[in-house]
Amino acid sequence: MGEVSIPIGKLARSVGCKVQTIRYYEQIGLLPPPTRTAGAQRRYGEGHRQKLSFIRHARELGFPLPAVRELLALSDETDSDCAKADRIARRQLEAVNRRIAMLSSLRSELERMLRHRHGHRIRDCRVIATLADHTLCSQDHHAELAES
Amino acid sequence: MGEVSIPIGKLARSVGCKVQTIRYYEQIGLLPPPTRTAGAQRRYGEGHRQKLSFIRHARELGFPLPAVRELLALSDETDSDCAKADRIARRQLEAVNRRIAMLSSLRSELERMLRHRHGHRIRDCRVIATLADHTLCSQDHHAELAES
DNA sequence: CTAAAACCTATAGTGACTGGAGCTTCAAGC
DNA sequence: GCTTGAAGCTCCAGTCACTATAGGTTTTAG
Ligand SMILES: [Zn+2]
Ligand SMILES: [Zn+2]
Ligand SMILES: [Zn+2]
Ligand SMILES: [Zn+2]
Repeated sequence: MGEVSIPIGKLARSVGCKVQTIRYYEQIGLLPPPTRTAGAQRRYGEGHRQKLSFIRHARELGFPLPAVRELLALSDETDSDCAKADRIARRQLEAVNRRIAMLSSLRSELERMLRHRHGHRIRDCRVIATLADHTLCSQDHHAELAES
Repeated sequence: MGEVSIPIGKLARSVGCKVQTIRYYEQIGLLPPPTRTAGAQRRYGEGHRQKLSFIRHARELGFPLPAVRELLALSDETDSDCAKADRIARRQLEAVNRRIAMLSSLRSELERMLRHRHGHRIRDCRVIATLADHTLCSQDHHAELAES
């Protein structure tokens, strides 16, 4: 257990996030508090680095923090059934699929808006006309912009 | 000019947004302030309804509020060249394309994580293993989740 | 020993709304 | 004209996941 005593800046660089992000994760109870020096500076061990890396990876895959929290807890119960982890991942996959579907219909609408001759005036502009009257839209993009 | 005097709730229902959203748009100077009754309740005209509908439509297409503000201003200058409107729309299309690309790579990573037999334990779970070690990722999804 | 770099806490800000408390006004039925 | 319930009002806090700043302290390399 030669705990390696990593200062926060080095830890941040090693996982590719901001120093404040690490302090924020500690504040919301996602990352356990590290030891402190006599002058109250944080010193992390290898376990912290792994947990933080796990968190950042899950965030990069778009999992919201509550899901990350669950996955992190599960990752410690190595004997449990993984059905729960799989369910969380599947839910995230569905959310990603919904967002892709949404964005695809937005894309085709934007492309349709832009498919017109240029150099004309606003009164004939299809971009402005479409925004002013959504019956000019072909697809039904009209739904909530569900965030991942 | 028989201004129709629509109360805020009816206006909200007619464009499919919340009452608070309308007040918020007024507060940030996006929607002009309406007339008020003697008791200080808002009463809108048809012009307001059109502007608000334009704003909501642009938002549904994912334009951020600063872009909506520009587009709204342009929509009043019917004689101007529409190059600027087109540029804003094209920028938005590019943002949408970036997001779709990002989400597609997230999707395939999530699908890869989930493609394993079920009924096993956490210690063998590919979902958890992948999160713990991103070298198990095939694609390079590791980038910022650029918001639209 | 000095000076710069890194660290600390606390607070506020981001975008685009959303929700609530506590009050007032409006409109319909009687 | 009166009652009553729906709808409106202002102001403020909360959402999510950070990010930035101010103003101070600690560490570390030279
Ligand atoms: Zn145009
Ligand atoms: Zn539309
Ligand atoms: Zn599994
Ligand atoms: Zn990965």
